Amino acid sequence: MENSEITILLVDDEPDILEFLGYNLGREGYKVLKAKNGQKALNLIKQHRPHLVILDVMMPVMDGMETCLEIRKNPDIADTLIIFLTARGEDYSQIAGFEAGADDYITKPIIPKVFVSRVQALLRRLKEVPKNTSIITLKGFTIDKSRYIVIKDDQEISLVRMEFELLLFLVSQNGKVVSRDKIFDNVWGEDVIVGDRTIDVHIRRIREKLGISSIKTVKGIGYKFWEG
Amino acid sequence: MENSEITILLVDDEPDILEFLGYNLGREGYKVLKAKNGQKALNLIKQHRPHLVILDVMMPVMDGMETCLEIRKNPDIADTLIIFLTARGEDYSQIAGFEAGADDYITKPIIPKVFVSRVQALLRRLKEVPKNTSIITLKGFTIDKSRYIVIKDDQEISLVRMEFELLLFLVSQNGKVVSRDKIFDNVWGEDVIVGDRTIDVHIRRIREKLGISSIKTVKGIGYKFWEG
DNA sequence: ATAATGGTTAAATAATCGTTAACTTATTAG
DNA sequence: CTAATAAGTTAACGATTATTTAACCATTAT
Repeated sequence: MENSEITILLVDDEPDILEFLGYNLGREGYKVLKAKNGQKALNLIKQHRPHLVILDVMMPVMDGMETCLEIRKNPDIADTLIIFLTARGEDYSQIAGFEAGADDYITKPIIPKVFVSRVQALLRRLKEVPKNTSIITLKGFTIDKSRYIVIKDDQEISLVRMEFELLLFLVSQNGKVVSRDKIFDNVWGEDVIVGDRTIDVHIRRIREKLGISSIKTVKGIGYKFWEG
Repeated sequence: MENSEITILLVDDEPDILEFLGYNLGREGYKVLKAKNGQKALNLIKQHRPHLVILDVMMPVMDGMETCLEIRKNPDIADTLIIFLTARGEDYSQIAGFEAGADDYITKPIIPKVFVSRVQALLRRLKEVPKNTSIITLKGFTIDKSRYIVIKDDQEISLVRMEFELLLFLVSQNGKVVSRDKIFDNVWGEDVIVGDRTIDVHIRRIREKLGISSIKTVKGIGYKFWEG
């Protein structure tokens, strides 16, 4: 996930702090929302579903602790990440904060770089791309085995089963020339017999979709997947 | 997940600290492992796969920072949670710590209750039952698990149970192609036997409600949830 | 009880994919 | 240069696979 896809809501009654934190997070590319009390924060959260809420503990109307509890109480938004802001040295209030369901606790005075680091540490796991075991990245394109697509210039190209399997086999030989016989044995199986033009037709269709240079012919020998 | 199922590895060269932290975490029910330097820690991590590692920054043989980098470098254990321990006031070493991939940073002197609170805050999300996100937001629409409803262009579309479950399964595979067999096993269950056209009919009804492009057919392979 | 709803089935229809055949174009050997 | 061989192209066929439709029970609701 990109930073620009991540929304952070800042909640503090002091406009200066809002401005200061917003500036620092904005510089990292995050989308930033602001609210000046817990009540307004809750409305914004329900509406915009931010990924992270940074709450000042001390606020009029509805303080940070109370806001945090409200967030955790509502199943729709309960999994929102929450960071508390508080004055230094109030160790006991930290405990209360975590018990209310905070994910982190940052003490004032705030040092921009430290602040941003903590935010990033908390968001890091959000950004992780779900593990994809089946993606092959080549020079010109990416093959996604599990989705049956090839991505070229940010374009999704879908191949049909036979094309995909043939391509996959050629790619798996990383650049080596493979004879038609080997291709037949590996893609079709030793016992299946098909005409000799069958491969050509599939190769042609792959070339049509991925570009003429994707597969190179070595006349009299076989084919190879293009490399550099 | 229960506390007793969660393993925490403590790494510090001072036996007293190890003892002190271990006692406090043990009281909460966590399983605790101990190592007196980064090198030994790495071996233990590979062997026991703890959920959280608490690393003292200052250590002989292999310091915390280096250990952290090693953990993040190894894909098998890279997702282990990491907390750094350091002396108070070194704000800038915090930044280095987070950049090395830490998830939290605790400064000495350590106050037991605060320490435990931070650990719990970090582990809280680990304990959550995975399937409790009742709302899934996709590109084109939103799925509300709790109400069996899909929202598309501000329109509430209601699917019946089977349609909903099939959709949910497809969505949960995020874009991967799933064979009919897998769909049967996961949506209907291994022992239930229904005709082969049953899936098609449900797919058809989902497409009718959510648009033809919501589910894509990969002929001969299976279906996949569309992702633009 | 009757009606409505949901899940499944069967059968008809449609689309697609893999293959083939016939033909054209390259490449190589004699 | 010509013949022979190998690969490329095209369009069409047919088998397979998917879609659609409507009807049928079994549940659940009225």
